[in-house]
Amino acid sequence: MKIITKKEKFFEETLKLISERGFKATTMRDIAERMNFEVANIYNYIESKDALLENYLFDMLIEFTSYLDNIVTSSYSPVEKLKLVISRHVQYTAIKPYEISLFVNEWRNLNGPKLKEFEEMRMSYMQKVEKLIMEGIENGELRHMNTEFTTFMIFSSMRWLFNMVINEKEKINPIEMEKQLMDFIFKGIERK
Amino acid sequence: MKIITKKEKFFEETLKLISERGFKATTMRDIAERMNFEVANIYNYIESKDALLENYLFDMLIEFTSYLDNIVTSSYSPVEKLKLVISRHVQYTAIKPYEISLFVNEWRNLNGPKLKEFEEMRMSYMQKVEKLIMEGIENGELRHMNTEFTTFMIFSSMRWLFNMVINEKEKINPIEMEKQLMDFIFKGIERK
DNA sequence: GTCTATAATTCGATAGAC
DNA sequence: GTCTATCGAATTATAGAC
Repeated sequence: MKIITKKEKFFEETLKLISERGFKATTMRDIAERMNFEVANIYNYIESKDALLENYLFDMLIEFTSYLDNIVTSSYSPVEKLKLVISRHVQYTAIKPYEISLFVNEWRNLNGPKLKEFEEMRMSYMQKVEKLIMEGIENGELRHMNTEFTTFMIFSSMRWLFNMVINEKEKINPIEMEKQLMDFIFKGIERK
Repeated sequence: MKIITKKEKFFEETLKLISERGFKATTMRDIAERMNFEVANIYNYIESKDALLENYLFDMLIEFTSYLDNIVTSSYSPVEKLKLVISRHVQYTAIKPYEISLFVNEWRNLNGPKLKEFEEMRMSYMQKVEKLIMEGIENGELRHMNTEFTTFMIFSSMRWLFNMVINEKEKINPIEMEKQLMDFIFKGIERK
């Protein structure tokens, strides 16, 4: 059995609350109530509500970017690389759905320069994936298509997976979820 | 040139503001400032902030449900029906991206019973589409697959389109957007 | 329809004692 | 680390005059 510190519990419960209600709709009083202590105690763990969101989002963005760069600079083929990226997203979603929920829904609540920085990093991430798709088309692994649109569609397909993970009563099998998603993206739904 | 009343302008600008910043993050002061009048004037057009959101979301949900029911009870084949549903979503998104943005991102801000009602209607909508996919598999138009997952994926693919419409500088061609989406969903990205 | 003024509440955050 | 107490700002909404 895993020992969990009060600090870990704080971040876990806060993440769930924000994921369920939204960042703006989650008040410090909500968090304190969930933790069974007073509002002032929250500031033992974080410096501000905004800083909490920033830390979550940029930690994830940096982690994902780092992982993608390792894939890109490897010697796999373009489509193999693309599948590794998708696999990473699915497996991460299966393990940390609330983090993904935050990432998908709450980045808009970043302030000024941080918002801009976030959007630029995310854009850069997507462009790297689009490049993989372009290369896949060039070497004949993928069919001809609008790469910007397709990149957009692949991210759209992955983006909402966290909802399924959070909502499904019976535990989802991440391996099967990945297989279904790969088939959907690469083969489509039409019968050959 | 279209004549636009102040009331129409109010709903248009308010929709854009909420879409950009989020429902909770958009204050009555923001709206009044955009409209170049005082906060009190807002209540000439709506009875409350919550009612504004409710009206938008349920109007759309009812409209979509009604349209889907007409498709379902028609004599088209399951896959033809499915394509009509997808087409409807794409074309609606092309014309009213801010409405879709609201629909996708802000339903969580509904209160108590309204939230439950919304979720049930949306669930019912998705189940009707899943039934089309099941029938498509049965009659051999679609390959065998997990229908719940696939339904989820199709909606995920469509859900984020509004972002492309809003962000793209050069006007998007809705017909081409629909073609790319249909190819993505039905054929996948792999080269045959 | 538009304004001024303000009510009533809720918000994030801090001071300071224990 | 936890509490009480509270601040100052922001929020939705209303009253009532013009």
